[in-house]
Amino acid sequence: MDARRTTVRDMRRANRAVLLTRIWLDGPLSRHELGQSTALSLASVSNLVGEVIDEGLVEEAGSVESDGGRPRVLLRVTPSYGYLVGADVGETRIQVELFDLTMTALAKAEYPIAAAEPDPGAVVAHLLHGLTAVTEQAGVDPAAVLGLGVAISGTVERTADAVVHAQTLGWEGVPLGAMLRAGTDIPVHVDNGAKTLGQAEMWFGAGRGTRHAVVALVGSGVGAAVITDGVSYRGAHSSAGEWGHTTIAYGGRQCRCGNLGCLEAYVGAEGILDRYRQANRGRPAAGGDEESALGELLRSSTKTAEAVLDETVGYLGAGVATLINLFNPERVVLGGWAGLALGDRFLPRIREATARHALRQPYAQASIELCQLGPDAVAMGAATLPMARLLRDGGVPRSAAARPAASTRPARRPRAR
Amino acid sequence: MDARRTTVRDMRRANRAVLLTRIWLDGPLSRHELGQSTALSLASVSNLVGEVIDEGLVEEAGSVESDGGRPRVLLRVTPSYGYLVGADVGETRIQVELFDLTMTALAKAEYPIAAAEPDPGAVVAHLLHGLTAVTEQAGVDPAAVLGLGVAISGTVERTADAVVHAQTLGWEGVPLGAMLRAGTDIPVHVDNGAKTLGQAEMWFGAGRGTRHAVVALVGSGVGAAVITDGVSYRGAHSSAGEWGHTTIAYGGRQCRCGNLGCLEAYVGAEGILDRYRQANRGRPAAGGDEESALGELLRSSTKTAEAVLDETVGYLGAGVATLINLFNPERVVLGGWAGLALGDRFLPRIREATARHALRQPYAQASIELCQLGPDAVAMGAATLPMARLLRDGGVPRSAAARPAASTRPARRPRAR
DNA sequence: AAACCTTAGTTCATGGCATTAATCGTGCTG
DNA sequence: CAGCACGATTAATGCCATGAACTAAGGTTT
Repeated sequence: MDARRTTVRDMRRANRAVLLTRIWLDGPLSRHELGQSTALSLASVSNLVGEVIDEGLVEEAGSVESDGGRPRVLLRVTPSYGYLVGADVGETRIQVELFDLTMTALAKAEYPIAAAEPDPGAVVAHLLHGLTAVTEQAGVDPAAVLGLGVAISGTVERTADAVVHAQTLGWEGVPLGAMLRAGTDIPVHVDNGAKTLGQAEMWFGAGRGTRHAVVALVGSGVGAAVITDGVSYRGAHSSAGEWGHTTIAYGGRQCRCGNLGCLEAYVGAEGILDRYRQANRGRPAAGGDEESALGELLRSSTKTAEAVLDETVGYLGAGVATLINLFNPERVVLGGWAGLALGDRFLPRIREATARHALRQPYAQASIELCQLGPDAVAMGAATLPMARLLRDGGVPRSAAARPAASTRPARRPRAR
Repeated sequence: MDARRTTVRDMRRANRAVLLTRIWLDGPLSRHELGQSTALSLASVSNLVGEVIDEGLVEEAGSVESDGGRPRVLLRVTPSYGYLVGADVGETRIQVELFDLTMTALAKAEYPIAAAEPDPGAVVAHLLHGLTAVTEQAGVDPAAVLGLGVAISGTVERTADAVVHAQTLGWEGVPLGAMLRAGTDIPVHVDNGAKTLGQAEMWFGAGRGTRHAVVALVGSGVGAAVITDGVSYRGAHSSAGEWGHTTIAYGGRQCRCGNLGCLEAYVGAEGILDRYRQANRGRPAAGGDEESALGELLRSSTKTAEAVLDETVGYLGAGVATLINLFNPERVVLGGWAGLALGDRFLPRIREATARHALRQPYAQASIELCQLGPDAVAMGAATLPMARLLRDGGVPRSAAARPAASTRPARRPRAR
């Protein structure tokens, strides 16, 4: 029930978007197949495809024989039409990567973060530096970069300024988008890291082929990215999906958020290790950082360890069941470093625990899988932000389209042979 | 990222839908105001409005002076253009109501249900009987009924057959939509009762003016209707929003669904009374049905009652916090007969309990209110289903539009004076 | 009361769009 | 080499929203 008018231009943009999205997501396709799957007439497909080919956004990529007729010409998005930069602002380091339009990584830069609560200005400086660094490294014209996507933990307001609230970084209302835009002309997109990782899994990972999924991320923190009908569910102010602090055990363990009985206090890495420590009468788990400590715990086969892990699986199942009951997804994708570690060993038991806690029907409609991309995909997920924008707009960055259209129309492209 | 083409006709339909929705929801409006709020050109507004006036769907309704110029003519949806029938299939009775397009109830029929697990055929017979009964009662031509909406507890597949799975009725895969269509030519819509009630609250009740809300319903059962960006959130198979069986107290009380620690086992009417019974050493709460027993409990001021109710408020707050964390709504609307009873007395304390369990930021972005329409609004909610359809299609039931367009175009309507 | 101003709403010419039908292109088969 | 089958393009058509010009309806000024 959108209160937005539709004009004749929206129509063309929408159809270009549909075609581009199909071509990009489902690999090389012929005009015929495009017509079939989008219900557009062949004439329109030809017309629209001709346009995007003229613009250089799409190119012909060989042909495939058709039973005794003219062979079909396959189309694909030109990988070098433009480039995407994705950045992951983590708690310990900033990672910046450059991709071509096939999402192949071409260059990478990394900056450690020293302070526990880094200065926003310093982060912005790193990001801008990384932006020029990766373009130089890959030998790419900065003007060919279609956009910079930045993923960050915490919530990001969907406004032009992209105001960030990130407890873990100690940021409260940092207009990261505005700050970046002051330093570069490249279009900037900022979003929550879990959401971008979720988007990456949907397009290239365990979520492929589904339109309704929940990507459940378990690490030190616990969060979820909800995808509905192919797009990220955001809620009123983009903070939807805060799964870690739902109450799973009323009056239970203290969580670092100050509340009692949060899911995170039971299945977050810290929560697991802490419970093990208690069960083990104060003796700590093997030293090192959280990640290796959890790995150690998963490898040990003492009764205590078994009991703690068993309990963890139960809580995790209950948490996943909550997601299934409330969101009714086709698929739950379990990820995050702790989630993957648990899932590698216990996935069948996690499924059982979920079955015990979820309603029968929604459970039967959902499959539970593990993430396929690994935690480094956050930067790639960030790069999907400008890509999503490109696809949604049908490939025409408004301003850029206004100029060339005013000049004389280029002659029809020479036929590829 | 919809994979659907757009044609020139979709454009007009979409714009008609936008205009109709505005006119219907926001009362009498002038063409000028319509143009402003929809961004359509005045020419198009005039054109489209002229069309719907010719069809009789919209009518002029007086005029209002404008500072020293030609007065504005107000437009409204013609209340008698068509009629809507809404039916509520409850556990103890079937209620059928007829409304005009202003949602004014004109007639009503009710049928008690004797069996605990009523026969689908009998329910269908009652519904069809009710359909003719209310039209006769109101003296309305059955052909003027735009649609029949049926609300039922349980999940309803969004297929043409509208297959219903309702545990409480003992129905497993009943194609209610198909069965009804076999008995009437009127378009039939079937949906879950909580979702229709939620829609009613969004349009006419406590949800007015918001686009993201969760309607939390607490009665014997516990459920929720999630509204995102103005439309009901359904998930992959329309069973999203099963709030009652999320785990709130891991390993806690046995729920009737067989699981342990469900929210419903604590804040559902039965759960509350049962906990009181246990706290009160086996002495039952005041007799009568659940509803009066709960009323009695709410009025009593014993220490035991206070303790149980206090606990209930805590659990309810945790449950609402889960909704706020996961869906990030602008508003949570608390309803259902038990929810209203609790809310009437404890709303401030429910808010506090929610604040304790939710994340600070999402909590601050959400207001918590009580339902305004009462439980009888389920039938009206059901009637919103055909209305929503009418608005979404811009008022043209496809088939009906095909014929008249083929005949000669009617002359321009005489100008109203 | 006549001329003029202001605001609301309508008509008309225009350009953009997808569609259908016809046409052209390309390779295979008899 | 003619005919066929399938892919892709072009041409003609009808629908659509838009801006500009115009009409309608009331008040205000002289």
